[in-house]
Amino acid sequence: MTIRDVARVAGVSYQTVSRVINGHASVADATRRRVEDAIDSLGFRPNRAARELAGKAARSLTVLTSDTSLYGAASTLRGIEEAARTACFAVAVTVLDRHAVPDRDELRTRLARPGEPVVVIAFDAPGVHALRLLPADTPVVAAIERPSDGEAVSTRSQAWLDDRIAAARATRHLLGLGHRTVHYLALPSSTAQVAQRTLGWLDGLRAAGAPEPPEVEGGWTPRTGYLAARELVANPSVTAVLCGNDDVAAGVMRAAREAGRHIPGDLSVAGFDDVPLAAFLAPALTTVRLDFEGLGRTCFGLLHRLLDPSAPAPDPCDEPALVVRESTGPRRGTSG
Amino acid sequence: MTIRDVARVAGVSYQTVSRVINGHASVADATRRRVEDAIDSLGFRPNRAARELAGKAARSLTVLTSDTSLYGAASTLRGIEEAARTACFAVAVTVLDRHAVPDRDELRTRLARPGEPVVVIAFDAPGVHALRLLPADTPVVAAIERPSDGEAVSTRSQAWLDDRIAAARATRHLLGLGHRTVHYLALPSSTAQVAQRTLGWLDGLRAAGAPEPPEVEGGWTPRTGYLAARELVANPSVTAVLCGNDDVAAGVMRAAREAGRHIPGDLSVAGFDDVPLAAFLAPALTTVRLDFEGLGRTCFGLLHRLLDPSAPAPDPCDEPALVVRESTGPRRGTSG
DNA sequence: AGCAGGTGAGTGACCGGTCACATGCGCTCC
DNA sequence: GGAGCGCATGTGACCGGTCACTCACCTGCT
Repeated sequence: MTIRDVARVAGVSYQTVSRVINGHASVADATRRRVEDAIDSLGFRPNRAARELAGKAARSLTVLTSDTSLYGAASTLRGIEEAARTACFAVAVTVLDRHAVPDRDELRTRLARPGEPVVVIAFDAPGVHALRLLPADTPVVAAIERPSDGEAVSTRSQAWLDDRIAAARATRHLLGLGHRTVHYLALPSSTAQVAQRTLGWLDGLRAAGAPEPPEVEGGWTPRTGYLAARELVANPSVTAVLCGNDDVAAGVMRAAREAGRHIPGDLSVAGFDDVPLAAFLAPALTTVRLDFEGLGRTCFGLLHRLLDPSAPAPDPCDEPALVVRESTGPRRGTSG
Repeated sequence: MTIRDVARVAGVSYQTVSRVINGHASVADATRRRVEDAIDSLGFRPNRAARELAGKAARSLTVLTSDTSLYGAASTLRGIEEAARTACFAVAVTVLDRHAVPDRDELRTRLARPGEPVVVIAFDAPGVHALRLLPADTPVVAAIERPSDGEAVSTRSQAWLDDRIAAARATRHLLGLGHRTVHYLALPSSTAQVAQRTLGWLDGLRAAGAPEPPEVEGGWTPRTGYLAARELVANPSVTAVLCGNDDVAAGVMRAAREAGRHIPGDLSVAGFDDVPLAAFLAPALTTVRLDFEGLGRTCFGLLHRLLDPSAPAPDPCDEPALVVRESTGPRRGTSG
């Protein structure tokens, strides 16, 4: 089933069929109609590989992401896919192993061709690592935690959510409720540098002249939050905990409950992301909503412009928005 | 950068390069090494489009899924991707609009070529619809809620989790705790037929001779569960609610709390899926764990065998497993 | 009438691989 | 020592499209 078959049925040359398919001008209306009928009746679909090989722009991209079961990555992927779909780009996905260093050769095999455009969701270490391993001739946009400063990576296009402001807002909210300070249960860092959220948290503390407790290193899942928090919640001087994401916050809340600490009476807990379940936890979780889908759309938009400078500029993402619910409240703790 | 360039550098013909790339036998070791060196030094990567066009099996597939922010779909996708990756298949993703009927032509455009293999995650109506619209020459495997009986769809390969047994188990568990009956807050049905989970629930009720309250039609999100449950929880004779998924269950629990009904004292709530947060809700949610990743792996395996009968048979999925936590308990309600 | 210019359609080469087949060489074996 | 064979390698055609070019024909102008 090729354009030649269609051409035969329509009684024209294969080139004319190609013209019709690509909406080229200078095809007589009658001819065009005849070709379209032939296409319909044969159920013809052009072969992407052939078209691509012959030099037509590929209109496809590959997303490199780690664990899509995490809300942030999954939502970003959705944003990318949605934007790509409206621009008629095909989206391929490769999931990176969360615990393994990505392999350069394997990574390259996943790319359809030299020059295949890539979006890397690089919120964690494997993603950042993969970003570095990509061949230099690859157009790539990275969704990252923070803009790099002067790293080699900075030659690449990047997009990010303003984690620093997000963390600062949450911290300010908690301090505004009267807490002496805010403890921070961080996500594993994606780079050797200090994470933006950590900086934002410190911004908030410093602006209020609050003490700066050491950051607690955690994981991505509720379980890691739960484990890391058991120590924290046993300390009565801890009255406000900011968590790296909502899942972790749920784990912290459970640890608090088990330690007999009431939320928000004895302990305020806040998260990041605003996952769909956040409003339905008990108590409903105060969190910072992050526009991951917008980030995904932005990433695609940047990539699109990289390939075709006449493509429209992507819409900006929503600013991080604090969503105050029930899990944070005035300090009423047992001690200071 | 083509095999011809590599050939020139290695001092062999392009065909020999092709042989080396494809691990063909009958290439002298010395030659092979020379070619490999040339490939490495040039950073050569074969062009997938060219290879595919020239008749090599494509080793790619497209996943059609609706909203990947739902745990079931996201996990199934992950399973597919993982299995595909180990078999060196590229995975393209197209997300279907949850609220729109998929368009036949648009769907076909998303397929790379006639004959592109497809996995449809058809848990909901758009997925089931998309399945029907796929061209007949497309190898397709569907992850569905239930095996079709005698429908046109049945000519396709299918995989499913045993929702009926899952629902029956949860229902039996609740009845075993002394509840007169179990109310069921269902997911939107994907077909016109009675859902498997509904049947399993009825199985459980009938085996115990329990009354059969009408099924309540709900949605997929916590919010829909919350809204649908407000009426249900106001009725004191309702002491056990089985929910279509964990998100919905979280919504129901919130509605119950607001109605002053204690869980599990006044009301037992159970869900489906066992999302990562389920164990960290308050109270921790009793649910039926469903092996979505296994389902995804199975789907890929079936598709692989469809394309290549000598491919290994996929491992079976885990059986649905009831995970009893805190949200279900003995009936102790105010009335009967 | 003669010619420039535009329109609709066709021809051949090519993209980067693969396949089927041809070839050259060294070996065994009668 | 030549036939027969297997191994290593090279040659030409082809996959299904696109591009650059050519060509036939019609129109309108001088």
